[in-house]
Amino acid sequence: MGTIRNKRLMVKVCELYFLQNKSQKEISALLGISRPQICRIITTAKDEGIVQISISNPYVRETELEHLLIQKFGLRDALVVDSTSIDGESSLQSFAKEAAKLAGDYIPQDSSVGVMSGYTAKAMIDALEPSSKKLKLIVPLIGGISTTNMSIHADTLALNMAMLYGADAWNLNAPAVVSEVSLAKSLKKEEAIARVLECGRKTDIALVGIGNLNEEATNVRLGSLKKEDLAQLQSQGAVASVCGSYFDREGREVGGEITARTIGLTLGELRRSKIIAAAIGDEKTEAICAALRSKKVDIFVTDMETAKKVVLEDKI
Amino acid sequence: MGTIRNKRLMVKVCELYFLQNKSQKEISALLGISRPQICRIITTAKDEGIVQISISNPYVRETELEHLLIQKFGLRDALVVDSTSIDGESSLQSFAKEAAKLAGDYIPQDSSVGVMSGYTAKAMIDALEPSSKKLKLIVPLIGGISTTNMSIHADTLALNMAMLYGADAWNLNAPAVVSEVSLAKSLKKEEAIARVLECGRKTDIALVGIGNLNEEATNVRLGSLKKEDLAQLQSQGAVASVCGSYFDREGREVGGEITARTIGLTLGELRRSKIIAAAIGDEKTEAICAALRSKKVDIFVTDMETAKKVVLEDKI
DNA sequence: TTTCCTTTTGAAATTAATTTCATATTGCGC
DNA sequence: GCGCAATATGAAATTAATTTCAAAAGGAAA
Repeated sequence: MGTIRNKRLMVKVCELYFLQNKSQKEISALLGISRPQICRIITTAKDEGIVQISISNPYVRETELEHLLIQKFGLRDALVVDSTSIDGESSLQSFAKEAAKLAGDYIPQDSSVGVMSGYTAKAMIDALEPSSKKLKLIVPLIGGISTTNMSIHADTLALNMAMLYGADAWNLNAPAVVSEVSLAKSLKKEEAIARVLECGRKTDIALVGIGNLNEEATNVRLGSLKKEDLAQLQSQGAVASVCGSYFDREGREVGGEITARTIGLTLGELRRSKIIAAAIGDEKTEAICAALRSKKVDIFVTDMETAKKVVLEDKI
Repeated sequence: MGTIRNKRLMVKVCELYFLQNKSQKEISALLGISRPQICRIITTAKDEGIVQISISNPYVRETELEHLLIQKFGLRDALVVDSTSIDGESSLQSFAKEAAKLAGDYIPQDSSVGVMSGYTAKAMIDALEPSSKKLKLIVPLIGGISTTNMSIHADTLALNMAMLYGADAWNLNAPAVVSEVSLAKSLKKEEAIARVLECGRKTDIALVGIGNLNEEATNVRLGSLKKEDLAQLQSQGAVASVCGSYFDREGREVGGEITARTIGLTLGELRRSKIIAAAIGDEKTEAICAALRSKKVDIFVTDMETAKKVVLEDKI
């Protein structure tokens, strides 16, 4: 590496390349050194730290937590929002506002989106900015979780989101969980329901929340999951619910019989979609870890507080 | 520029690109943004100063002077050497040592090189490191400037250099300046001389010094330029001699009759070659400026002291 | 609204950068 | 010196980045 060992030359090449924005070809012609050699000089200079690239990042703290989350769970990406600046809004709303802004960039033009029910999903969808982007179709990923509280139903969220983006919305006319496996089977075979589920499987993006599995959980409180169901899930170690999937602390999918009684899609069935999961709150730390350990979430969206808790959480 | 205006996204893209060395394609796939858009985001981030590239340059002072020289004279490149560290050697030797090291990189493998006579050229050639590089042919660019002091003759320098690089050396068997134009013409038609001159015109690199034009000038002291010649040149405003060319303060070529009596090549005749000119010394400032203003020098090699003087020199 | 002008966009074309690979070279042991 | 392994090199192939361009979309004025 005769030529490359000359530091003075490395500096000169790098100045021409990085500071004066000359192409490697130009530099090659100027100095009479072959193009590959210029390339190697630049690579060496980078390796040796002669070239320093820094990015002025006002979001270092968020970014750092994102890196940690990505590393810990092998995520495709993470979005951590600074929701400390709460101005009169609830923390969920202020989180959703920021989160929606960021997550919005991850939903490409003309894509189809599947949505889950829940307060987190609702907050984010409400906070989505009515951008110029057009989407194709918004599909609910799970049936109705109650006969009341329509505003957080997947159907409703799909409709709301569709209106924002000039998209069509489909409707899953079924309860989330029924009492018999056989009934669930029959329902899923119904043309109107099968079509929506099939379409859900094919969405480009799935927007979901991560839920706890305890008495306070929304689907328990609203009666979608009965006490016995909850007990059954808990006996299997389930601590998190995401869409139609339940996960134990290790991130293993559990709850076979209940899943079979669910009219909706599991994360496994959504493997063709980019799954964006959002959740915040100290009480959700365990559920979040469980869900992320399943490796089925592509992008996780949260706030700094929750991110810190999740990053520090041990497996057992 | 919807996507591009999002600073958070810009930061994320730049981190992936510059710090994690992911390709734009990968980032595009990861974030679901088109490749050209990623490219634009990076460009914008650079423009807005979000990405900062700095080069740790131990030679800042030299580099800065090089930039000034390049800008002032429109040079292709400049090499400024820090020759303050003189350890027993003459300043010319210590300059030549460093200068040779740098200039060596500008002489590509297998090229042919033309050399001028003079102390500066000699010092540099003596200081050239016997590298692994092979050169084709070394050619003197001008005839003998005296019957003594052979060691600084172009012929000798060509021979010395040829030995260093395993190249052939040619010999220009003629005096530098003769007393009659007709004689010069006849000589230049001689097969043995014409061939060498023709070959000089075709060299890839020309290594030359920049000389003063006064009583102290080497070619005057050694008698190659007679007192009358010097007077004639000075009456034309000539202040610099480079190879067979003479320049006035404005960088205009002068000395037609004397040039016609010279057996050697002018810088104009060397326009196919990359001309590397070296010179140091306070007393040469004026000559250097004149030579560089001619726009015929591609690369100028000097030391920091001289560079400072030259940079500050006004035209009149 | 409708029109026109400006801006934005991604596909494709172009250009640039990097890697591969066969060749050449050096330094080292014999 | 001679051969061998390790390294270095540039031409060509590959891959990556950027620009061009035509189409689409937004926004301002009528």
